[in-house]
Amino acid sequence: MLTFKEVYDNLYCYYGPQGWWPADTPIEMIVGSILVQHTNWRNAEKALQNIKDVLTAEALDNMPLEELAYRIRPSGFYNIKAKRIKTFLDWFKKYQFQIEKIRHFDRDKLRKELLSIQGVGHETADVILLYVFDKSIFIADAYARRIFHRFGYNIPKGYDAFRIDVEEALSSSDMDLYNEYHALLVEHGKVHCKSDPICTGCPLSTYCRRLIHS
DNA sequence: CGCCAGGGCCATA
DNA sequence: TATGGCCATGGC
Repeated sequence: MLTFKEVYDNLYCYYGPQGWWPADTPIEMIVGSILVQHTNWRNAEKALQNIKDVLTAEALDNMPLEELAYRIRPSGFYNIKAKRIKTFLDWFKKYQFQIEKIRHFDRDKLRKELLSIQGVGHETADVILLYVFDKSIFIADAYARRIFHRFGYNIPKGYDAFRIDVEEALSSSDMDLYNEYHALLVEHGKVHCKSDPICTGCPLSTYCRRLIHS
């Protein structure tokens, strides 16, 4: 059985640096993390394009809910997601829409705050923590579960249990490591595990091969 | 055509 | 704690 670190090294060696997340600004990152909930990134990006001209916290805050919902339709669940973006902005407004007023918060304190926002669950909170606030955290998403399961790991049921398992095994506070790890797992999941379940050519193919579909 | 994607909330038991 | 229904578009 490979360690989590060895899995990372193999993926990094094979796919190279990913340079995530594809967002130009923090607010784009945050909105994107909501738009992509249970949604293909292609669709989330289409929605993002439709609000490209108003991608500031102030502009989105001033936009009527109905217009926002209409614009982000391609991402699906658009009524709910529009509300979630608005709810996030209500929280963000308490800090005058200033990332720098929040960045110094302790990781777990900020995580609790984010989780208290309606529509921000574990994964969305962790994506924001990692890619907006530069906190070291492992994103224990569906890809991570699926891929590690295929590699033969026993994955604990709860989101946090899984996340903490990986973090303790890595015993690292290297933000760049977590950043790359998430990106690499998504890349691996997208490129290989769907079209090519045994990951031909990938150094991890022997581990993919033995496994069961999720 | 049917299936499902980088979730999260809520109701029920 | 743990399922199940719900939200919804677009790509394959």
